[in-house]
Amino acid sequence: MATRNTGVRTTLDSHRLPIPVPIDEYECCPVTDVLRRVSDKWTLLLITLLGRQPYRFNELHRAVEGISQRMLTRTLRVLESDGLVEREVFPTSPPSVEYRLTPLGASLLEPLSALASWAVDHHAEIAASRTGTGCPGPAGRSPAGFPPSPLDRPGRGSFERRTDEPSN
Amino acid sequence: MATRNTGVRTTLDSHRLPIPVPIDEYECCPVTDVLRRVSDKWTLLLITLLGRQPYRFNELHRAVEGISQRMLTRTLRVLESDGLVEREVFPTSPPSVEYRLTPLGASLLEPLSALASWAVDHHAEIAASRTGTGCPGPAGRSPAGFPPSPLDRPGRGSFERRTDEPSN
DNA sequence: CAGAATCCGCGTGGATACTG
DNA sequence: CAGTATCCACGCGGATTCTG
Repeated sequence: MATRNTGVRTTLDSHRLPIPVPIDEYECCPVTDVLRRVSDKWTLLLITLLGRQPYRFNELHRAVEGISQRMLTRTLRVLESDGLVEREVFPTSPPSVEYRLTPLGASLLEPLSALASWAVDHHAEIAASRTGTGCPGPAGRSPAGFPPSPLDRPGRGSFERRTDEPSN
Repeated sequence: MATRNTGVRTTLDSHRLPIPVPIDEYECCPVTDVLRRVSDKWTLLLITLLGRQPYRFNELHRAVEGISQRMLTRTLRVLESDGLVEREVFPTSPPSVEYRLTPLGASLLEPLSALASWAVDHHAEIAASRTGTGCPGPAGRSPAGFPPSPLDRPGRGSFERRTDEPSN
């Protein structure tokens, strides 16, 4: 896999970095910026959900289970101000607000998917290396493995290939 | 590159998510986990640097400019315990320690590159949408655009295609 | 229904000093 | 050189209350 990187290495690998890396540019780095925006607690999940269909506010609130209104509002507002999510208000009574991904936001799903695929393919190796600090859960760990990711639930035979999971 | 998403959409898009998303599984989600690990302040940069060559501790410390020893140590330790970075100690005097990416860590560069490409391609749109909260810099913003990312500095004509940047 | 406002705990990360 | 240890500021995110 690391050998067919035809045009991929150009990004993070084969170009020349200015050494020492200027801290100002690093802070302003689009990659850093995008990464930090996407990686706060709920953004990835909301983008994923909105990538499937539009949602109304409380629909999202119910769909996520664990998010507070505050965080839901905040995350959506940030996504909206970044142009990743579109907010449409229907002046009904009671009011109804619908959120959907913009084309820009939808386009983000692809590189995110690449990362998601990597995570699914390799989290077993990471968990194996990281002794004892996986995700034990509140009432003991799953004996056959870890619960599959809610963001990537294979089962339709798309690209899943578990390296462990002893075929229970 | 972004068009050959043959099996890519399956990950975050076309599979079915359990609604409501169980919070426990989301916390344990490999994708979430990987994303949060990679997105702390220095991890991405360190992975990028180590993707180019092995570094010694103080080499990294000098190469980054702005990182504290504490954070450098911590980040490297986490990367090591996750199996992404390898640490080799040479018992010389004074001691010398070399860090390098493991194959697992190197394989992470690819999906990260996909995200980096997206960021480079679209951060202009994000900045345009986000009025006034881009990255103004200490002494005013660049008139022709933003400083190019230190993590992805096109210029060798690999895949760069700016949508703005009015060719000043 | 769709928020806004307030309070607060906790984790991330910086600064500094010390060590083998 | 390659760390460790301690202290501390700030921001993320949760809980709660109130509103149009």
